[in-house]
Parts: sequence; C-alpha cells; structure tokens
Amino acid sequence: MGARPSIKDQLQRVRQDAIVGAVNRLLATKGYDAMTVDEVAADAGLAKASLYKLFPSKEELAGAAMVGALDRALAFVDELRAQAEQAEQAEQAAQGGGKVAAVAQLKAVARWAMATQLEGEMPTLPAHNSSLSASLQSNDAYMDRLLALSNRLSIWITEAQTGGQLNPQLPPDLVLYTLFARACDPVVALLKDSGQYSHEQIIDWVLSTTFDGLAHQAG
Amino acid sequence: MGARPSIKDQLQRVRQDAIVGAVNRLLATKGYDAMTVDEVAADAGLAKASLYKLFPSKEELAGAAMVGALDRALAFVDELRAQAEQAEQAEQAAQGGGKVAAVAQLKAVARWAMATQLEGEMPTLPAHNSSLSASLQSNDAYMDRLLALSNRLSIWITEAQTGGQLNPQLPPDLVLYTLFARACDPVVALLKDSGQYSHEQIIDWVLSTTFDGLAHQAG
DNA sequence: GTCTATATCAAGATAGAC
DNA sequence: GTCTATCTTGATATAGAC
Repeated sequence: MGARPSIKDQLQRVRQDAIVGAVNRLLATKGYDAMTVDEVAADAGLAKASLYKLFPSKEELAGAAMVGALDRALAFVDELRAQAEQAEQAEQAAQGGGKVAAVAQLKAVARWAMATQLEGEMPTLPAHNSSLSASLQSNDAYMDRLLALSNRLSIWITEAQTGGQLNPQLPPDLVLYTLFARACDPVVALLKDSGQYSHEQIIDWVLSTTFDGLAHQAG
Repeated sequence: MGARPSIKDQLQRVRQDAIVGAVNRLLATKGYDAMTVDEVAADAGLAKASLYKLFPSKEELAGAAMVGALDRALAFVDELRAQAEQAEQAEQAAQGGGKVAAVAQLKAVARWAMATQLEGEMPTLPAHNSSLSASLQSNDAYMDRLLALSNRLSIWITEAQTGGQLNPQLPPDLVLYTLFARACDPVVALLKDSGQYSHEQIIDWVLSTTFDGLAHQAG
C-alpha cells in the first residue's frame, strides 16, 4: 500500500496523464464526436494500438477525462470548504457570526467552471448519445465523483434556499442542473468567440444573469 | 407566378415536407451526429437515392430543417407584433398609454421556444462542427431568416433595456444569445426527462431563472 | 509493451436499371 | 423520378511482429 511506486509505474502514470490530458483538451475544443482516437494517440505521442491496451474503448477514454475534470471540481470545492471553516473559526474567536454565505460558495464554483471553460479545459460530452451515457453510468469512478460533487453542491443549495439567498420555491435539482449547465454554456463560448470581451468580463456577466437574471438592475 | 401548382408539384411539396419533418424530429431527438440519412429516408418513406436527388448532402438536410424552424419562430414573432399593434390601437382609442412591454414579448418568445423543445420539435445542431457551420453560413435562406429573427428580437431587447425592464449594462448580444440558448437548454431537457414536472411548470421555472435569476424571491 | 499494418464496419454518397 | 445495389471513406478496433 505505502510502497514507493517503481520507475516503470511512474512512467506508466506519466503516459496515462498525457493521454487523459489530450482527451480533455480534445473534448473541450472539438467535442466527443469530432474527436478521433487517432488524434488522441498522436497528441499523446504513442501508437493507437498501445493506447487501446490501456483504454479499451473511446468511451472509456471519455470517462477517464470526465473523472479527471470531476476530481478537479471536487478539489476546488473542498478547498472552498476548508477556507470557509478556517474563516468561521477566526470570526468566532473575534466576534462571532462569521459563517460564509452558501450562495457565495456556489458563485465561486460557477466562476471556476466558467473560467475552466474559457481556458479550453472543460471537457463536454454530447447529451444525446445513449451508448456513451450507458457507459458512463456503469463507470463506478465516474458515478462516485458525480454523486460526491452533486451532494456537496446540494448542501450549499438548500442552505442558500433556507437562508433566503436563493429562491426557495425552485427545486434544488433545477439549481444544480443550472450550475452544471453553466460549465458548458454556449453563451460563454459565443461571447468568447466574438473576441470582444475579457474572460473576467464574460464571467461577471454570465454570473450576474445566472443568479440575478437578465432583468436585474445593477445597484 | 400566380399559376396554380400542378398535381406533380403538389406531390413534390408533400414529399419535401415529409423529409424536412423527419429531419426536424430526428434533429430534435437524436441530434445531428446520431441522425443518419438512412433513418431520414426510412422515416420519410422513400429511398435514400431519391432523397439525395432533392437534397445533395446531409448538411443541406439540416439546413432545410433549420430554415423551417426559423420560419416558425418568425411567424410566431410576427403574430406577436401584430397583436401588440392591435392592442396599442385599441388602448389609444380608449385611454392611451397601452404599449405592450418589450420584455413581455421576449418572454413570450422564450416560452414558445421552450414549449417547442419540450414537444420534441426544436431541431438543434452541434456548435462545434466547422464543416456544418460553414455550410449553414453559405446557406442564404438560413442566414436571411437568422438575421431577420435576430433583428426583430434585438429591437425588443434594446427597447426593454432603455425602458429599464432589462439590465441596460448587459451587451444586447448577450441577451440575444441567452434567449437562443434557452431554446435548446439542457436544463429543460433534464427536468423533462426526470418526469416529475409538467411542461408548464418547467417553462415557468426556467423563464423565472432566465429573467429574474436563481436568487429571485417570488413576490 | 510498443509499433506497423490490417480487419471491420457504419454511414455518406452514387451508378444504373426500370 | 424512384429504387436496388454498390462504391468510398473514415474511424473504431485488433493481429501479429519485434
């Protein structure tokens, strides 16, 4: 268990990372259907047959990339939670009442997701591919992380709803879906492709429309 | 020009409608990549070779379906405009000040688009297909209608922004993109697939989050 | 374990009979 | 003008040498 990995294992690990990284980039830029396994192999610098020894299908490749992306999201969320806990303790020691607003955490996650998309590092999969969906749903590593992330976000969502920071009449699932949807929002992509706006500006705008709507008057 | 179409022309027209209708359904349900020309031919009830005599490529098929969808959207918008004009005249005759709020028109369009999606009749195309995008951008019928629809909506958008019903700090294009995005919103599809909510309920919720945001408290 | 070369197959597109 | 049968291509996946 705690044994130091051998040189060979480390090389394997590096190669796997190269593959998953290539898949991640290609999924983020071209999407699943346009991504070919030949491209992945060329990008990762190995022969296609070698790649198929490690990942038995294109669908498994996509699953590995999604697991990586979910891991990054979970790491970001856990970092937020750790910071919030620290801030709470400091505030309690000082003057109390320092709980970090749940809605602020949700906005931070949305910001992170949109920034990731703007950097071309957010892999996205087609919603209407039944074979791929089936493969993902039987992928335990993927489902575990998806559930873990959903659970963590759902806690903040219900907290923000009971606290009156989010509309309590909306089903929590709708809020959750909306946040996931912002991670691959075509509006973000269109604004980016227009080339007129900075990433910061795009994120601010879409975040504003997501939480406050198109009608909101800046105060 | 005004001549009555021959029987033969009418038959052709019926057949074309059958083809475009099949493409529309398939694009709405499976998406462009998963749609095969064999399916289209089978669905429309003719041989693939005959289909290729009428539409020289799969991309042209998609373009024809999109033109149809844009025509329906334009018809809906023009109907709204006609009704608004009528209402204004009636109000002016009575007591004046009866201008229909531009934002109400935009909400009506968003409602119509989401209802169309929920009925499985909103064709959608992949954003990341350069060959298909190129084909559409050189499709005059498509571009004409896309511009016409964008122009009509943009008038309402700037009107609502100067009237203070929409946030005037947002670029009008962002508002336009957001409305187009709602027509194929994955959140709508997910809520529908959950099977828990009525179409009316889904539309109300997503409309509320679009214009008033996730934070809005129902008054 | 990695590569070259190939099998296999699905899907877009076409030829040619009627 | 429509159909059956076929061509062609590109992409997933694999066999077999080294």
